[in-house]
Amino acid sequence: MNSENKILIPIPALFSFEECLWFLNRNYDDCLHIIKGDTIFKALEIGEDILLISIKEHAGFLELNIIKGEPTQENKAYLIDYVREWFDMDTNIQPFYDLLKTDGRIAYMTETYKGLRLIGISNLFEAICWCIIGQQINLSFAYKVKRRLVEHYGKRIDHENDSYYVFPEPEVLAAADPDLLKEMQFSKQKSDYVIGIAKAFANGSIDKEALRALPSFAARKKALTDHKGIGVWTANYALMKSLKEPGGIPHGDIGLLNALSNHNIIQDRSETAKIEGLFQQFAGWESYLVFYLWRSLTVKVLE
DNA sequence: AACCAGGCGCATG
DNA sequence: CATGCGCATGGT
Repeated sequence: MNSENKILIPIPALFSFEECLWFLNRNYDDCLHIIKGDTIFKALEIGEDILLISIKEHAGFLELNIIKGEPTQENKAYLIDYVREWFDMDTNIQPFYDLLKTDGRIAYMTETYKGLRLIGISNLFEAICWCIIGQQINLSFAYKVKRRLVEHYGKRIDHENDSYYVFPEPEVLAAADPDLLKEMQFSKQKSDYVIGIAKAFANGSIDKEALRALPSFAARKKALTDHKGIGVWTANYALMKSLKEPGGIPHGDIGLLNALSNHNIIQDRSETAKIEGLFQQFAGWESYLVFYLWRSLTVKVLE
């Protein structure tokens, strides 16, 4: 590997690349990255170009390699920012650990999941589409549907017998064929939602930076839930994963409720006061608490 | 076969 | 404002 294609990012305290690998793998077939051994491969669109990068850990650094694409200074700077945001490397999570340790029911997480970071979805359009696909269906089916969508409408880069995809552009999905989406096993509603959201991104009525610039969490949430297909769960998930909003809690999320139940924090999903009480203890770290609770869910191993 | 899955929108009280 | 219900479809 030519050294000019290589980028090193120092690993901060309380950061586990193994946990990144676990999360990105976890027995689901995500079409937007490929993991081989201890290395992540992902295609990224920068302007008109598609780059293929690999990421692995080595000697206290994340080592990025640009496998395909130009190793210009601009591209390198973009990739550094991208990966730091993706793996939330710039947050000091020690205060979150201090809070976890005050609650005996979940204090173990500081050791068991030590260094787990909130893995993001930088692309807000992708995050929202992923939510719509995943609404009220099981995750393994959701990943299948997402793969069909991405492999049909997304751009691709090939390398050594593997194809790497980027999520489709809003302009492309805005013009998607509803009959084809139906074949991909979108429900009529979800097909309408995805195309509607794609149009909203294409015409600028949803824009990540404009959303980020709104004055309050409530305003950002409302700006999202004003669109058909984005409810409370989706808005919070998107804010949590794409804007890294600390206060994003996907209320009603079945996985979250199951995790709370597993830890005997609630007995059934109606105990909203207990849930609110817990999250109040974690003010400023709500989304991290959600992510750690999701991490605690055991995942069925697929053959 | 019935029930559930990382919900949402709309109609009612 | 809270609750109920239909929606679609794969998995168990």
